[in-house]
Amino acid sequence: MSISNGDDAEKAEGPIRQRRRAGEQVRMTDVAARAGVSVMSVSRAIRDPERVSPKIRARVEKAMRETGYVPNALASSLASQRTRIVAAIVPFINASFGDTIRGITDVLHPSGYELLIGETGHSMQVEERLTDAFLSHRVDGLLLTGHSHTQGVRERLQNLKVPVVETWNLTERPMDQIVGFSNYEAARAMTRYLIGQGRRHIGYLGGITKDNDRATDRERGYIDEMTVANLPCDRSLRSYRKLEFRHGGEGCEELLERHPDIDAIFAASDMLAVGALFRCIKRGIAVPDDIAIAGFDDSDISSAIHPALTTVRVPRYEMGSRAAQMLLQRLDTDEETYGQKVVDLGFEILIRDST
Amino acid sequence: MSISNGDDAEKAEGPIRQRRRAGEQVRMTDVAARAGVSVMSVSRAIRDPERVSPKIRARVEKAMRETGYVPNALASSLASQRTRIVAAIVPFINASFGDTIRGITDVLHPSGYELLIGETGHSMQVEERLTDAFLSHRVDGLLLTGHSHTQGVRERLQNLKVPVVETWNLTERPMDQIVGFSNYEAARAMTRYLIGQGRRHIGYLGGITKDNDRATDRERGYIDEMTVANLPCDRSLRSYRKLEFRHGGEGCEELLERHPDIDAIFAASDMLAVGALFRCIKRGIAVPDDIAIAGFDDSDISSAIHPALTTVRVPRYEMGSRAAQMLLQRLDTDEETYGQKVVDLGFEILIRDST
DNA sequence: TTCATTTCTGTTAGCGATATCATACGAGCG
DNA sequence: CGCTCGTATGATATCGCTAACAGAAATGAA
Repeated sequence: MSISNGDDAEKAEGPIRQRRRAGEQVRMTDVAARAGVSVMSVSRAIRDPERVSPKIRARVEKAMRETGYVPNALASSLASQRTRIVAAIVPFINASFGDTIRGITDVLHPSGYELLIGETGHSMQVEERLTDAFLSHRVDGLLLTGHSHTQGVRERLQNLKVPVVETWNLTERPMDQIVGFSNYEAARAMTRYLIGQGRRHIGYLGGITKDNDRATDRERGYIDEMTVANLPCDRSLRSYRKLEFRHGGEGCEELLERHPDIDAIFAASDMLAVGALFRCIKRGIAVPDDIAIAGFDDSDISSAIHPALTTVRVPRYEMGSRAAQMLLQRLDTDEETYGQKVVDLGFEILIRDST
Repeated sequence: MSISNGDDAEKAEGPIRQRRRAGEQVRMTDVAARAGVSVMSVSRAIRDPERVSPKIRARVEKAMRETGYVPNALASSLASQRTRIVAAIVPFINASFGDTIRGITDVLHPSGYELLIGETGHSMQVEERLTDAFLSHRVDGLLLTGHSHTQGVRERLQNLKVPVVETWNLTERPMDQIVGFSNYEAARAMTRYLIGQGRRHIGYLGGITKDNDRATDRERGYIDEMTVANLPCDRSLRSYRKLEFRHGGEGCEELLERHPDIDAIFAASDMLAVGALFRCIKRGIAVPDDIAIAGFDDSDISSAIHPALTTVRVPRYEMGSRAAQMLLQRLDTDEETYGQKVVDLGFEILIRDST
């Protein structure tokens, strides 16, 4: 027993004062009062209807409808220590990653998870900022693009033991789990194919490799295969550009200027390939007769243009859906399987008319 | 003064039991203890460093670093009644809406807001589901695409008084505020231009109009202008497709089959226009000599192809940034300006080589 | 020096849910 | 009929933080 400040009578009457203009926010307590049951029954009726009697369930549902109750996910998350939110960090919001995101949400939504999306603009610094923000919001899991991250990101994720799935590439030492395809092998395969077609002077039109393991691996693939075949692939045969159509044209010009005798261009993205292809057409260079052009991604456009583009099909959608599945499996069961797991979804060389 | 229950000694010792494996989660209390200050000082040092003395600030920062503290945004939001999260709902995650999203985040991030993105796949039903989920997470504001929404969405947003900005179109009666351009006027302007070029038999290749006010308004624009000019524009001259390249080709075939004498195609999206253009080229139809083709959106690709596409430039990025600004202005000041406001960002007809 | 102001810091009571434990209630059984 | 046991419901103590107020310290004026 002890002496305390305050006046019980006043307390018993309810909150001493209303903080802020509390608004018309309907709380679970209100629903419970209206239904004549306890808050816990309301809580249970919402999250696990099987665990309350049909009678209570009906009354709660009625009360919810009448009051226009909107559950407060913040309070729920704080109390239950899980948010049912997953975050995905992608370099860029475009059609390609749009497919992956669709794969993710198609799996997440039916299980009642929301997706928080972050865009890095290909900067690991931004990725770190986004990661911090997402961790602050206590996301249950994180989906990252690629396997190159700042030390800060690695440490924080490892310390907090947040389940992570990396996507869009492979590595033998993922942070946690990874699902994707080998950008390196895909690039080698395409290069090998071009060489097999009798092309000898193959230029490479790649993405900026800074902070981008996919771009780096594709370039390595090209270089290694060319080297094995004893063909030239020095710096002058390679052009690095942002993945937009117009830069494909510019890169194409650059390569042609330095090597007028080039007989093939391998672009590490369909955007660049299409840009290059149109530039060739505009300049009267025949594709594939004078120059073969190959892309990467199998974007929608690659099969629509004329000549149709030879490219690499990558499992854009599947990487998203599979990654989400892998995450959910660990979130919904509580296996403590924080461990390395590598899933290779493969790729496919699509030979069309441009090579 | 009054007598109260409870045993102070026991209370003082801390929580009676530890719920769950509470993990290694560092709380603000821990930081406070380590820094030898109260939690409020820590809270203030984090959110408003100016309001604490440099001495305390330094000690708190040190303690935070040493403990690896990650603030809990959930608890913060619950207590402060604001999440600093804004949600955006778009029909599709692609390059176009990617630009808008970039506009949004470029404004939001510097102000410390996060963005939650939802994709409807052009279904108002899905939009409603997403809205509910976002409201559950107590987002501070909502950005919607277009002005057609289900009754349920309208009611809930109006009731909860969540600030909303609609984008990508205009209407005189927005739910709350709207920023965009007139899809109707843009379509009329382009149709007028084609007619001015001497085209008389103009086909329309549009998006699916169900649940899509932008598509509907563009079609209306085409029809009204054709009608005013006394030119045919009946159903047989119109084809509706999903906005993907290959459907542009299919739609083109359909129109050509029904009207072999067509002399122009106005596509309500660059995707469709490009698909149609390639199909014409493949079939040996000269563009623009035999058929003029115009698009809508000024996508990246429209200027890269050959012939370059005549199209409508729309303020994709600006709609996002402006919408975000309008939202922030109301969130950061607490003006109760829940009211109609319409911002017209305009459009521009870009005449290139395809017409 | 004294008192009124202005900072700065601490105490306390929620924010709106859920986990946990306690209790009530039937059903089944000897 | 009494007792055990399983299930449905309720009471209560958090979850981690911030708003509001109170008290302490510092500053300035008289």
